[in-house]
Amino acid sequence: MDKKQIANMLEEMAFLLEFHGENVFKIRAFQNAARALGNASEPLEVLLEEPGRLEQIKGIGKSIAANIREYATTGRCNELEELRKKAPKDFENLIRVPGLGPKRLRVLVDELGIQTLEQLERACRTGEVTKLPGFGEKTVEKLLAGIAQVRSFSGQWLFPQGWEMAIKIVEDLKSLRSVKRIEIAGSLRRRKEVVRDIDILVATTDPEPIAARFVANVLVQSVVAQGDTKISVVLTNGMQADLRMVKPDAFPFALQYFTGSKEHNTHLRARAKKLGYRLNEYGLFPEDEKESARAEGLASVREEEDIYRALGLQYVPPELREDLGEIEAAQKGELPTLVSKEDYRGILHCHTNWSDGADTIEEMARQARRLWNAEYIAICDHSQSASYARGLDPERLRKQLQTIASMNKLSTDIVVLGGTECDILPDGSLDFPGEVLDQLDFVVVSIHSHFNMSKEQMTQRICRALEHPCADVLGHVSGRLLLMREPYALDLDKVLDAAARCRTIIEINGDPYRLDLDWRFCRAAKERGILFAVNPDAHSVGGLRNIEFGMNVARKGWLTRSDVVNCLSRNDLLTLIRENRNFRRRLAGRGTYSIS
DNA sequence: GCCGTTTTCGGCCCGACTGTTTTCAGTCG
Repeated sequence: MDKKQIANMLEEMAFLLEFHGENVFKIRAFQNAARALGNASEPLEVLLEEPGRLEQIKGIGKSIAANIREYATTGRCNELEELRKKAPKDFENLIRVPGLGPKRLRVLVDELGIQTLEQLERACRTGEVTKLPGFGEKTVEKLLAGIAQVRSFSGQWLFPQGWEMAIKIVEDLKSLRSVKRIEIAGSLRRRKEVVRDIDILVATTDPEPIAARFVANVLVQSVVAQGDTKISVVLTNGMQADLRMVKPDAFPFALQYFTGSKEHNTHLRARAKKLGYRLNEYGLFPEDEKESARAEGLASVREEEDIYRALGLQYVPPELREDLGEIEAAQKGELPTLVSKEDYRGILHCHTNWSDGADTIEEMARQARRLWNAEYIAICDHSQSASYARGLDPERLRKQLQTIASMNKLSTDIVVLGGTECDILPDGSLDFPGEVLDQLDFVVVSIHSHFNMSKEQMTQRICRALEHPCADVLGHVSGRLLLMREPYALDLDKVLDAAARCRTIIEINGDPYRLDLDWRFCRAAKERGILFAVNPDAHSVGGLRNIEFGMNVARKGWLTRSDVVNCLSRNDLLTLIRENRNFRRRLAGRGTYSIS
């Protein structure tokens, strides 16, 4: 049980309370508590251990704390169970339909007896729904699209959800003596942002105790299939996990094979065939078995690297194995040296308790130094229009800058940069006047409202914002929330062209729900000469972990150290920002933009 | 249900959009 699960439970209670017509402020209390818990920096165990520690969190009182304790210790919550009893059967899926809130769901349940997604879909198609007051043609259209979306997202998990589970299983198996080697394979190893299952590969000559330990894991809910070399289970969170056991000799081949992608492997096997080999999960075999010289060469395969070498290729890091040109590049020796954690020097784009973050500037800075050995951290709280996030007006921003300045005088450990995540307003202007932005070290501009503009309007809006001299970085470009919300309509090519023209840095937002810019578009941006900022968008010290997820995207996007501005020293970064601003001022001087 | 306090009740963020209305409710961020 972790904080996220408990926060989800509280959110569900809020929704159910609203569904049952409870007091709006009680509902809000549960929503606030969910957010407060999610933002709390201490791990759940600490919060539960000390008596009264939970209640110290602002937004969590006696009653909700009791609910949390009950749920965390027993996995159930009486009050929640009571609320669920009176809710439709397929409640969990129904509430995920965009555009369907508690009030409309109430009407659908009362008037049509809707209990499941299927019943809702049928009622939409037969026209029953349009007869209800408040429901029209458009609503039904939206509901049908929403149902399709819920279905397409089910059975998929965000990278960290899969990774956490996989790590726990690996840790559990690692201690067994019969486990010679163990690796997470599949899409997790390729660091895909969304995964469907977990693949774990073990090298062993003694599979039985490993199999027994695997199926006995507390995370395993049921066993789907169990053979000598492969076991499939469903985990408590509904995710499928496959364990494969191979002989130690076959391990590198199996690891390569089960890492995929399928497309990469198909391409690789074709190459092997051309060279007179047959490649599969058990080995690389000469087509002509009698060719002893070749066979001897293969005896030296101990690692995946050796397989690629045997095929005349550079080693292809798992992140690149999507058959998007990596095999051709590896053949020419032109694979990039991917950016790595060790290259990372400074953190840009973090929130604090000045806006919607949970922790103080000091705490964020301290942890940035401790966890990432960062030389600098840019605090970028929300701007004034973001009222839902307690955005700062110019006066509070001025005070925050003063606070930062006095902090920097005291500490030489890490330098805190003053910044903002400034809203891009509907007309493409920025949420602070130019003279305010000018005083900041670092400005991220992002869209947080008015998502439903036409593709042309949205493209124009962003392109205009990029021309502002102080628009250093474009934040979460597409606005998508993985498995939750589609990106807004946007002509990405035009936006990238504008970013290249204006020397705007593009953010790779490391929030696991965003991972935006998508790695699939990184190369197109890089080819235009665009630089990237890999940012955590952390709303608490725990959120600093997002850097890791952002780096996964950068690596999947073929980026090197020189593509990522976080790898610059503080001086070089600030010089770059200054030069880019001057460049845009000269553009503005030519009449394309005037500072408002 | 939570918070704060001139401390045990009164207030709790709010604007925009959408689709449905004929002045507004529901949803979202």
